[in-house]
Order: sequence, then C-alpha cells, then structure tokens
Amino acid sequence: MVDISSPNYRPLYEQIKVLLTQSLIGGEWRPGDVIPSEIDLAGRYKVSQGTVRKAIDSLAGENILIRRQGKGTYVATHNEEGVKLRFLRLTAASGQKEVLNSEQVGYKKVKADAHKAGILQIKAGSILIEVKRLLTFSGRPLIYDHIAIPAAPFKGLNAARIEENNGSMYSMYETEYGVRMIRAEERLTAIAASAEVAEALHLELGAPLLSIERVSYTYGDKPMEWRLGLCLTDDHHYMSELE
Amino acid sequence: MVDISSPNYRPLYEQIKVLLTQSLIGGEWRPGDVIPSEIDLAGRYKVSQGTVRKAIDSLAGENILIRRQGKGTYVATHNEEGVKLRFLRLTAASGQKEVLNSEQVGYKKVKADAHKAGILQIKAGSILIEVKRLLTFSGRPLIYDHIAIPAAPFKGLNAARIEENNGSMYSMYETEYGVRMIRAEERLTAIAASAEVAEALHLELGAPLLSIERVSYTYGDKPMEWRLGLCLTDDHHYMSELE
DNA sequence: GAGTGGTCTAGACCACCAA
DNA sequence: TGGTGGTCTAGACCACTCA
Repeated sequence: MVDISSPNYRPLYEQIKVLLTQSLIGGEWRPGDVIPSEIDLAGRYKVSQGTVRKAIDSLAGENILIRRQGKGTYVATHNEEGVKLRFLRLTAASGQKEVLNSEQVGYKKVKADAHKAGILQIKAGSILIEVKRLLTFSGRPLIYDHIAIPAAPFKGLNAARIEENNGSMYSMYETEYGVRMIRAEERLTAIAASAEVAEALHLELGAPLLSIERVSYTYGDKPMEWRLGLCLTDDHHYMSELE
Repeated sequence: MVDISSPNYRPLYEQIKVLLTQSLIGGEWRPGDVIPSEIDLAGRYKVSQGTVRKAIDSLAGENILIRRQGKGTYVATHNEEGVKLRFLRLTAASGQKEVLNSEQVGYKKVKADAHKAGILQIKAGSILIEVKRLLTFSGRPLIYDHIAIPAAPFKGLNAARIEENNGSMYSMYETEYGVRMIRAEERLTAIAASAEVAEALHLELGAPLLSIERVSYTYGDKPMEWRLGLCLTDDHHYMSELE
C-alpha cells in the first residue's frame, strides 16, 4: 500500500513498474527468465492483481517483458530467432529474406572525445572500445559499421570474443554482461562515400550512402552504445513506421 | 452482448473497437469532435465501462482518439498545433525550431501507372492527382516533394485549394474531405540528385539526397496517399525511434 | 457541483500450456 | 489437473474541467 495523499502522487501501477524495473536492473530476473506470476507479485507488493497487470502491460508494450498465455511473463531478450535483429530496419527492396554475415575490420581502445562522451553520458577521456566491421547481406557488402561502447561495463571484452558471437553484439551484451538494450534512437542522413568506405563497399568515391547514427539505451534509459552505419541502398531500403 | 462460444471468438473489447472505428469511418464523429462518454458508450453497446475503456485505450494508443481527463475523448486531428507535423521526422541538426513554407511547382491529373495503382489499391488507369512542391525550412529549400492521391475521394480539389491551405495537405484532407490519415510507412534510401531536383534545391548534380517514399493510410488501413520526398540533409537529419 | 476520464479493487470465468 | 495469463464485470473513489 502507498500513501495516496502524498504531494508527489504517482499511480500505484507506475510505482510497481519502477519496482519491477529495479529488479531487472539488479539482475534478479535476467533476459530470458520467467518472472513471478501476477498473483505472486500482487502478494509481494501488497496490491491487487489488476494493478500488477497494468504495470506489466506497460512494460510489455515497451518490449521489456513478454507475456505468454498459459506459461508466464518473460524478460525480453535479443537472443531468440525473430527478435535477433529487432533494431535492423534495412530490408531488401525485393522483400527477400537474407543471410547476414559480419567481418571485423578493426578493434581498439581509445579515450572518449567530448562528442561521444556527451552522448554516452560518461567523462571525456574515459576508455571506449571501438569496433569497425563490414556487414554482408547474402554475400554482398552493404554496411560499414563503426561501434563505440564504454569499456567499464564490458570488462574482458576483446576482438576474439566478438568473433565468437559472430558479430551479434546485442546478444553478447546480454549473455556475457547482462546489459540489455531496450530502445534506440537513429539519425539518418545521406552522405557521399569517403575513400575508406568506398573501398570497403566496392564503390566509387562520392557514391551516395545512407548514414545511420544510432544511440542505444539500456534499462533506465541509460545510453550504452554509439554506432555509425554507412549503408549502400541501391537495392535495399530503411523501413520506418509512423504512427 | 456477444456470443462467446462462437467458433471465431474475438474479445468483446476488440469488437467494440471495430464498432467505434465504423462510427469514425461513417463520419458519426469527425476529427476534433468529442465522442460520447465511456458510460454512454457502455450503455449503447451493453457492455461494462471497463470494456469500453479498454477499446478506447487501444485506439488512443494508435493516436486515433485522444483522451482528456475531465473533458472527454476526442477524435484525433492533424489540425492542432503540435500535432500538425506529426509525420515529419526531419529536424535541424541544431535542434532549432523552424518555420516551414510550401511552394507549389506542379499540379496535374494523370492516369495511375501499375506501380502507384498497386500501392494505392486502385485500378490501373484510375485518375490520380499529382502535386509537386518545394518545402523551405526557415527560408532554405530542403525538400522536393512529389505527392499522388486518387482523385475520386477528393472531388473538387485543385491547385488553388492547396494554396489556400498553405501546403498543409493532411489538414486539408480532414477539414475538406473528412479523410484522416492514421499512420504511414516510409522507405528511405540515399540517392544522387537528378538535374530537376538539383536545380530546385540549388545543388550540384549528383549530390547525395535522402529519398523518402511514404504511403499514408486512413481508417481501416486503407492506403490514400503516395509521396516521394527528396531531402537535403547537410544540416538536418531524419529521426527514427526504435523500440 | 455535475460530469468526465483515471485508478484500484475483488471476483468470476475463459483460453492456453505442461506435466 | 493445476497454474498461467486474458477477459469481463461491478463498484468505489480520485483528479480534472467547466459552468
């Protein structure tokens, strides 16, 4: 029970939502786990099942939890088939399903410049891990990716580890470090290919490319990854749904 | 009341949702109107207030209805400040607010080719209205727009009418024809500027542009507008939220 | 104060799943 | 068969708006 007459009143179900989120951050339930049933949670927090239900509904709507009738409520994960590429909006113009492959072309640790430090909300000069890679779709190189993450939460990460995970960064973050990305923001522009990228993607200098700058956020809306993808879009496009 | 043992069982609130949508399509409640209160609707459909509430919640989540505590539930509209440019994802890199202006550079009626007819789900050869225009942001030309809509639902539309509405197409569709767009899909690619566009946007031939192909849908997910925007993105970007 | 949407509860029953 | 989430109801009370 909660004091309803408090000056900074918040609906009960929102408070429950915060408590659930804290259990997720704290690692009580990890990606892929089943969380306790609605009735159990109602008992734990001393509220009705309907209130817990509303909190879970909200988290399920944000793709943080997944409900499965008859089985239980699960912590969402990037590991399952079908959800693996949840943040990838690039699809073939033909609609064909494609085979993705990742080839690592660079790995280093650097000090964060002011720009990236600001975006990732860390101190300028903190250590970043930066990865460059080439993504091929059905054998054709299409994306030149540049990824930066703070080194601190990813202790022990190295180039070989990424290779082992076959370039599936989000799976690796979850499985090995318990860091789950819940949402991302992307900024798209059209640019002309630089020499470095033109060579990697087998293009002419100055060819138009789709530039996708992405910032990914983990629980509590904390930014955890910066990414710049330069994409060839002659037979692919970026899909965006407006609602 | 509804037969729950029917073979093709659907939750009551979904059936209510369909009934509400039909009233929207039929024009019983037009954009900007207040719909009856939850209690009234519960009485009309012979269900509990909670069931109506769930149906309305769902429609509100799709931005089709808007709830205002203490006042009532409204049919969403593109006419209000703040919602006017709901589908415009292009923002200044600086984050500055901008003044938009539209200059019409072309207006004609044509027969639909197979491609557009397929997209708009009309017969090839049907009459389309096609508009070309130049959008300027704070005085600078940034988007070269090409718009196509079926002529049939927009009887009496002409170039002057568009000018009167100052290029705000979605407002005009609603206000003058009762056609409200509820969602859209966009496909983005990077292309090189053609001669026509380069001249309009004061660019060099071959400069990289963001190409945005949009299909907009009205109630019942019926496609009603095709649009191709070619955008200069040297100091603007397209924002996309991934969840 | 009357009317609206917003929250919360308690309880019944249904649909789905696994053992 | 028992446990889970999903639907539906009825009723109480709160917060907001406006006359």
